[in-house]
Amino acid sequence: MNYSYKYPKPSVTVDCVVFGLDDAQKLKILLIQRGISPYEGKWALPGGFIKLDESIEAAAVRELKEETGIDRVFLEQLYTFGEVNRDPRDRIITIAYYALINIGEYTIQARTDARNAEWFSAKELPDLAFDHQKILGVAKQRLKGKLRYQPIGFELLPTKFTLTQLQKLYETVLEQKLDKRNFRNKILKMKLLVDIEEMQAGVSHRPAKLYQFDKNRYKELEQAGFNFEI
Amino acid sequence: MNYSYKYPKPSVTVDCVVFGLDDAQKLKILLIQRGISPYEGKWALPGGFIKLDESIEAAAVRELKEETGIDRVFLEQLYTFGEVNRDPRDRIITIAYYALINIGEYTIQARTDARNAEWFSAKELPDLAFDHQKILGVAKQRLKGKLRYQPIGFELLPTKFTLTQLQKLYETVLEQKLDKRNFRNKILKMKLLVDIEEMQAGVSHRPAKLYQFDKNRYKELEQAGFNFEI
DNA sequence: GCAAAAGTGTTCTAGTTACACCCATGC
DNA sequence: GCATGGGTGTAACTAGAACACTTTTGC
Repeated sequence: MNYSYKYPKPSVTVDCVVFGLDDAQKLKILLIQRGISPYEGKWALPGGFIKLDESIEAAAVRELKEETGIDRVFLEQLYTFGEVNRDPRDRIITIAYYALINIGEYTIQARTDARNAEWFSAKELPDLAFDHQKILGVAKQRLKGKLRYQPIGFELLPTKFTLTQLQKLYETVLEQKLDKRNFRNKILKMKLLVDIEEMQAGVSHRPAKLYQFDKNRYKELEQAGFNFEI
Repeated sequence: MNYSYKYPKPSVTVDCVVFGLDDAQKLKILLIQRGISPYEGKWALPGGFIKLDESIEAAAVRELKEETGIDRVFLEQLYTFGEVNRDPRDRIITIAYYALINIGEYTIQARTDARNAEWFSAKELPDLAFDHQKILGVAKQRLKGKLRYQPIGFELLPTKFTLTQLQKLYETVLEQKLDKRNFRNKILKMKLLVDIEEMQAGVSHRPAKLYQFDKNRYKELEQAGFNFEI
């Protein structure tokens, strides 16, 4: 069956930049190896065509699930890329999203159009298909810009984390060293972290306290005019 | 002639939220009155379908020109809206842009699909077609958020302006009063305004000095790590 | 001379930065 | 007992906030 229109139309896809942190709090990006043409065998961002009966965000959620097995994560629209020749097949406009996930919670599984799915260090990326390098650049910039003014970093950590883990996350993404005491004073003064009275286990040094981010408290404070800032 | 595809495709449009300032430094938004169905006669954002041989931004520029006569302005992508039923005709995804213009430079002229084009106060808007109310809300929020951290306010003013005009612009968009002396000290300390040694004319009170924004200087400072902030 | 907006510094307060040592645990 | 990261407070500095009167012009 064919679909016929009075005017020519571009195709519309979604692509997802998935960020994660490894054990050493280094920034990682999830890529899939394309199993189909064009760019077969090349690494690319997970994504695919939008269906007519789903919203754009729903398409992003679905593609992420289909190609990597990831579900229920922080997902936000990034930017829409639509240069005329960004895809060799056809005129394709892509709406890019970025996702933040806690790597430990998932085992990544390649599925459908993806031959393979793997985490890459944000510093050592392979050659990417299409204009995905550019999309990734915009995503990194957005993450860096947003991290300081919105409490989104917690999405990259396990629900229970230490202050040092949190600090390293900030240092990694912002690409700058932070002072330990100042960082701790600042973040604790916000009253957004709850001390869950548990200790880190299995480390060969003094164990650290574990904290949780209090999302509800943040929403309350936000409504009262509070501005998160690191 | 018809265009036939193997899979169904959504249509893709661009819409533009055009901001301007009136003589009293109040925020205005440019709307067109639709000359064609659906929502014929209703007010809406200027916009239209993307052609296959133009980038998204080029489409936004073209539509703006076609429907309102506006050309060569600050234009930046806002967000992409793609709820399944946002358009009664068909599945239509729209990529929204926002533009900042100096009202005095243009005489607005309705053309092509627009029956009429008019400036509306941002506070007293008519009922809008489609989900344009929502798009406008996102645009206002973006403008408000961005104004403090990027020197984009100057796009709304004539090239030569007084410090009071600039301050009123900030007060209007940010919806808060600012202290005159603090505002002046802050903005002048940045060294981004050049005193062009001209005076305001035709006012029945002490005339103010005129300034110009130094874009090149801003780019230099930005590269050196300077962050604009009001 | 009066109305209307332009122009101009200082003090106080709050927030940010810089900085070094002892503590608890595993091996 | 030693290596490793955890945890803690204060002083100096800087940036932001509050605040009122004189000046210049047109009518």
